[in-house]
Amino acid sequence: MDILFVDRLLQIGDLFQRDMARAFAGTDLTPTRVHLLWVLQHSGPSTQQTLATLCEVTPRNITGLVDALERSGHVRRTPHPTDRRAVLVELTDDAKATMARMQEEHAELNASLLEAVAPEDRPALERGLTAVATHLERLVHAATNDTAPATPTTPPTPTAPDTPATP
Amino acid sequence: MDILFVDRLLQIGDLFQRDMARAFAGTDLTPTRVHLLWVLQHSGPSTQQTLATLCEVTPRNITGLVDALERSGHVRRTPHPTDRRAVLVELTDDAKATMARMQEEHAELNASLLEAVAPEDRPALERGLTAVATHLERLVHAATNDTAPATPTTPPTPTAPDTPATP
DNA sequence: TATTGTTATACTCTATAACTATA
DNA sequence: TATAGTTATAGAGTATAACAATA
Repeated sequence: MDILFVDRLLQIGDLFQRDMARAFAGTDLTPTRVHLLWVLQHSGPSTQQTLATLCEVTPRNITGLVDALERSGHVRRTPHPTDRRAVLVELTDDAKATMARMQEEHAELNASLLEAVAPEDRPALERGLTAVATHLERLVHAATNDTAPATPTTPPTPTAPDTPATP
Repeated sequence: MDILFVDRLLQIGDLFQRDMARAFAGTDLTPTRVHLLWVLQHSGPSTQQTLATLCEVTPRNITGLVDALERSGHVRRTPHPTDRRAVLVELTDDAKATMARMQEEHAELNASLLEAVAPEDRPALERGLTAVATHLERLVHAATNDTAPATPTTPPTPTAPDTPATP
């Protein structure tokens, strides 16, 4: 084998990010904003506090994202029926259609990726990835919560090193 | 199976990012800066133009990153021996040591992840991931270069949808 | 004239802290 | 008093465009 196992995983993560960035280029959408739309699609109309929790960002950040998505016509702020401090953020009909399409394409991507793998390798692949995810989750959790000695580290996208310099 | 194959891959990518963010929290380092250090470690002293190409960002961006890394003592700007317009950016001794340690830990992480997978599943896992990476690379390339009809899309971290809202 | 790096400007994502309006 | 959302401020990453010094 030529490439480290962990580097292959990092490479795949990187390719996903490129694919996303490319898909939204030229629109008002960004990966972060689409993430919020995605959350909204699954949670239904929600307060900004709820969205902040689900997206794991600060409420202040949600304000900005919702501002942008409201300007671009993807979401709407409506008054909360019982709490006059709060607002409900909800998808517009256009955005609902967009997200439904996106979810379909997501399923298609899933199918096309699976097809790229030899059928007899698929079970082991799924088992292996599950094991890796579990292991990683334990690592991150251990380091984050348990005030552990912070075992470093994963270098960001260490892909393609051996390119020569130009000095 | 409960979770989509593609979602498992996205989840793993997300966990890697969390691990990184956590590892550098509280230092002057960030994932982007470490990426630049990583590139420097493999390319050796390089001009900022070269770094811009290798990191796939604009030269202007490299100026800012090198400024920050120079302030924190990780890199040094030295005059280019033959071209007085250019500078060579190189790692300080401290940073060299840091990066060597990071590379070791990277190898250790690779080993610990492999150990988490049943030995009989490893060959299929590696074959499967290679196939997935190849497929993804073709998708991204096709869409990026060949002015293709831009097949969308991968939603960003669609993990954990079924959390109820708070309206 | 073309290239290297920088200044100038701007936008997105992110965070903390202080403030307003409501519970 | 506590909560929901906002304003104010700040820093990181990113980009384009204009400009300097040098090839």
